[in-house]
Amino acid sequence: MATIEDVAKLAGLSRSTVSRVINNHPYVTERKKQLVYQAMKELDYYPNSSAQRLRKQKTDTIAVLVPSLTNPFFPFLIEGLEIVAVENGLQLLICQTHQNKDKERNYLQLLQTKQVDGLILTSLENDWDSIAPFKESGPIIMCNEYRSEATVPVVRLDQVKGSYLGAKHLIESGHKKIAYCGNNKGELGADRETGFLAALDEYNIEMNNQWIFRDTPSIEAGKRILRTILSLEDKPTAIFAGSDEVGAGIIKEAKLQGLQIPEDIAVIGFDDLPVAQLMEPSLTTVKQPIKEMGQKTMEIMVSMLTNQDKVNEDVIELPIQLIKRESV
Amino acid sequence: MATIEDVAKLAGLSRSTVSRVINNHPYVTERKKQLVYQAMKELDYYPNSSAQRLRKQKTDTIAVLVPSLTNPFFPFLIEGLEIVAVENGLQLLICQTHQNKDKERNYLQLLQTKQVDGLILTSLENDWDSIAPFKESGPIIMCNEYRSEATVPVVRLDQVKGSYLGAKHLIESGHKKIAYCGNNKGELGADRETGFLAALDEYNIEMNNQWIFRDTPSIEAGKRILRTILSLEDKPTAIFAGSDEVGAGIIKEAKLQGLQIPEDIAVIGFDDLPVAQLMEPSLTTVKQPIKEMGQKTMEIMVSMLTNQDKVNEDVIELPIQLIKRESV
DNA sequence: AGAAGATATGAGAACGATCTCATAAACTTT
DNA sequence: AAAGTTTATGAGATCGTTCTCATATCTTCT
Repeated sequence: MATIEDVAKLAGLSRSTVSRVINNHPYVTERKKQLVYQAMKELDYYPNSSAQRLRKQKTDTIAVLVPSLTNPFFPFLIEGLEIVAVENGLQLLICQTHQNKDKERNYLQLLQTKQVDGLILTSLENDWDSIAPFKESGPIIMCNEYRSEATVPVVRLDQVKGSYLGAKHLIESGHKKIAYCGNNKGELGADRETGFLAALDEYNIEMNNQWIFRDTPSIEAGKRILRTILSLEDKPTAIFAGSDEVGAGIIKEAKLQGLQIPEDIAVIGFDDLPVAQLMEPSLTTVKQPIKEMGQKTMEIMVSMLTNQDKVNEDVIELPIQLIKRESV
Repeated sequence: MATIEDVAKLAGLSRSTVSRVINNHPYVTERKKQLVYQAMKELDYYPNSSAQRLRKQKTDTIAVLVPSLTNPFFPFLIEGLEIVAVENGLQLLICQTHQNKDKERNYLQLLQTKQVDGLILTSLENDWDSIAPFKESGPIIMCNEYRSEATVPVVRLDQVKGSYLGAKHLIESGHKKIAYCGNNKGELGADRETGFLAALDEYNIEMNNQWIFRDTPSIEAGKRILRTILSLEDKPTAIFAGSDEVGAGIIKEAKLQGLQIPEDIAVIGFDDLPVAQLMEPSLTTVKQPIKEMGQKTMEIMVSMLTNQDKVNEDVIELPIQLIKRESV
């Protein structure tokens, strides 16, 4: 492998001048510039990125921690993050935590080992207390999931409002016995539950504890939940699914069990993923502007990376809205 | 940020000894080892990864080029790759080419700039001729997509057989007028077409050129294709969809247009993604062992990284099989 | 013409680790 | 007790860049 030294020698110049050409610095005559380009081409030279990173003390890479890529929510979020990242010459290092505390902590170390310049958390397995110290090593942003104790910028949606909207829609469609599927850990999950219960409360509807499910969201979980519901003595007439994937699983299994949707049981999803409109009946859902959330997040990351002074602790909240389809 | 020098000073030892402790080298007394650990802890020291990479001349990172993460096929493939990568202390750098030649070429440069030790191609936009030179800079493997000219290890499925199986199933279900959706670029696409046509040939069935579609696979493409088919004078009675996503789009749109599946039109997918079993009717499909393909690929990468001598140019072919559901 | 400023280049010190080599002490072996 | 091995440590070179500083030339201004 050719080094900058080799290029310098072949061009009959110093390393400094070659470096200037590589980095587009001023004060290099056109003639020498050409000499350098020629030598680089002849030697098939490419700057060693580790050396550059070491010297420049930055990597132009941002770590993005996601629970899993097989949950389509996250690829869409990454889509948004990447658009703005690319615009700003940043690379993404996508890390799957698979809901594992240790993996999450290991990935946070990327910041300490200077392998990335900043880090974006889209979920959170560990306590905030154990995350906070990592802020010392570089900018951290929370996106999607959030914590009220978190002393970092947060880009999120109003989950209370989102689930409130969903629940309200179910109620206004005549349902009084509504099951709830959510996630037990995380403030996002807690807020959704709050919003859901707020809607019930507003309409003086009682909740039955047997109708609360807190599995990790997946198609399989949806199927399981539907089966459990069918086995109950007192069955709900509607289900608030925590995600479109759960909703899809519920619908599929319900039809398998011979139920009509929404007549026998109504279902409302969350996210508005492609699968929502593919289902039969198509899934009414609470739409999250996923891509926009990603873009906004990366914009903030970029500004943190440039104006280090302005320590931003804002909470950015993006709009959330109900998409009516056929399942309610 | 503390450096190894700081640790050495605090522990009253040399950099060499500290380095030995970090890298678990022999010949360090337990007592000094403890001194080092203590100093590292006190200074909150973490080795700078750029410095390590520069000195060690390796990154323990593998680039994985995928067209897009929003096509669920690739997250599943990554799942497989990651399992074996983690087992071997390797990190993945996931790169979305978005079907863009320039992006693909840029990502290949990761190899030349020594940002990664190896690279896995799961799709291919550029000609092989323009890819070949990159082999000089590190091991490259093709996985999923392939090229007969490619002089690198290839892990793939027998696509000819896969589409043959699919077409045969349609034919044996009584269909004689079968539309084909595929991808024009890439050998994978070409082989699928070959297998498809071979089945027709075997049963002496003629193909109508109007029934061939070569859009990039997506739900939207599926919908479009179905609409086009409906507008044809001579309509096929079955569709071989290039992927489950296309198949899903076709089914959805067909039902929207009031068609019965499989009575009015039969559909067969490819991949066996979760969406296949969610559809109503569930999608008969050609199952690809995606995760296994990922695992096998990374195993080969690991062996290339260790035994550099043994330049492996094998083609590994994994089994492919038909999953019968309701859409045919 | 001389001072001041802009332009152009190179030498050599960093960046933060690892690794080779030299050396010394502590054991074995004869 | 001398010679040979094994164990333990440090000095200093090295990986491949960029960046500061020194210096030299070339313009421009008074």
